This record gives sequence, C-alpha cells and structure tokens, in this order.
Amino acid sequence: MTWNRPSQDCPVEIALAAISGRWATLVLRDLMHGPRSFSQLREGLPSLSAKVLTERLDSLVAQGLVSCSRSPGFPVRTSYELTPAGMLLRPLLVQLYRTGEALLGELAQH
Amino acid sequence: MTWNRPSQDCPVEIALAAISGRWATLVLRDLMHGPRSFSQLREGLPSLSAKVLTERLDSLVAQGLVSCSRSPGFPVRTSYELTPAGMLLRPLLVQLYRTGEALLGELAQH
DNA sequence: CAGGATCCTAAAAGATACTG
DNA sequence: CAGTATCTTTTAGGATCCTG
Repeated sequence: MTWNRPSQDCPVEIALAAISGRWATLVLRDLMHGPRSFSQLREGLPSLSAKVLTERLDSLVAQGLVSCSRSPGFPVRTSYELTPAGMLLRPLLVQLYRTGEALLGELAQH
Repeated sequence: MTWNRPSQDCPVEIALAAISGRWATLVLRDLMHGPRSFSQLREGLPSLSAKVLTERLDSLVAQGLVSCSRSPGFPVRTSYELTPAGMLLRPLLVQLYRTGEALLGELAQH
C-alpha cells in the first residue's frame, strides 16, 4: 500500500516518528550501548536541557521503544532501556550514518 | 568521530536533513520514480500546498539532492529530478519502510 | 536524583489570494 | 504552468526556577 499524505499508518512515518526531534538520534545512540539513568544521559549530552530530554524519553516510552524503571528509596534512580522494539532501530541508525557518509563523499566531488 | 550535540558535520544529521520536514519522504518517493514537474508532484500529493512543496523542493535543491530545469517558452514547464547524490537516499527510504514494518509487527505482539 | 512548571522565541505548516 | 506573498496557527525548542 502507498499513501498520498503523511499518515500514522505508513511504516515510513512510524519509523520517522521514532527518530524525529532534535537530539533524538543522540539519545538513542546512548541507549544502544545499554541502560542509562536520566543523569547519565545528561552527562553524555551536556547541552541538552532536562525539559527536552524528558520530552524525548516520554515520546520513546509512549511509542514502546524504551522502558523506564525506578529504584525504590531515596534518592530515586531511573534506568531507561531499549525495549525489543527499540532495538529494531539499530539498522536504521546505521543506515542514516552510511547514507550521510555517502552524501558527504558524493557532494565533495563537485 | 562521535558527537555530543546535533552538528551539521555528523553524517547522521546530513542524512536526517534530507528527509526532514512534513511531506519530504513522499516527495522523494515520487522523484524516485523519475523526473516530475511541479504540477505532477501536486497531483500525486493533493493535500500538499504549493507553498510547502516549494519549500521542500528548494531545500532539496539547496542540498544538492535534486536538480531543476525549466523549459523555454510559455507556459513554463519544470522538471525536478534526483541528482546522483539524491539517488543515494533510496536505501535510506527502504530502511525507513522496513524498520516501520518491523516495529508494527513487534508492537502488535503486545 | 529525576524531573515538573512556566514563560518565551522561533521556526514550521497551512489557508488564501495573487503574479510572471 | 509554476510559483510568490501574506497572514495565522501550531509546534518545537530552550531558559529558568522549583519540587517529590
């Protein structure tokens, strides 16, 4: 099936939603390396504000790509982790990188 | 090399720029099938306004992914066509589709 | 530690009407 | 035919300060 407008049912849009938004691919890259706490993610991405990080994570959780667990006690510790669905994004991130490299090479010729 | 913030130098961001913006992947899909005039693109995507189509095309041309030629005479005819660089986006679109399908399958399980 | 609450600005998208 | 010009609305992103 094909579409003549952006639709949430189109697989392309589903995949796009997962990697959309500033910082999204960088957050995902970090999570590809294993579970991370909120602070760990912030340390790795110092210029990313708490608000935007929260937005990205909420979105990923809502899409079923990331899960979050909280340690009991105080202070709280969180652990964000890719779900099986989230791991399916790895080939897409790889392809984004490869395509970008190819474009840099091709465009450098002229 | 890796990055700790979104940078125009990162290959991932280069590739992302090419497919970013509403309707972008749909316009690219059309162009993957061959050269298209402005009107042909509008016919294929009836809900896309002339303004946004112009923005998408200008952006693709500016990135060196699409070229535009105008017929002499009147009325003018345009022909938008993927450049060699633009054709490099095909595997990325395929991967977006495949990943979306995989996500739909995985998320349907639960 | 892990966010939530506000406020603000800028960019993106859409509607409508018009032009070379 | 192939756009441009305006205007309005929506959305995203960032800054700052506050809380369980």
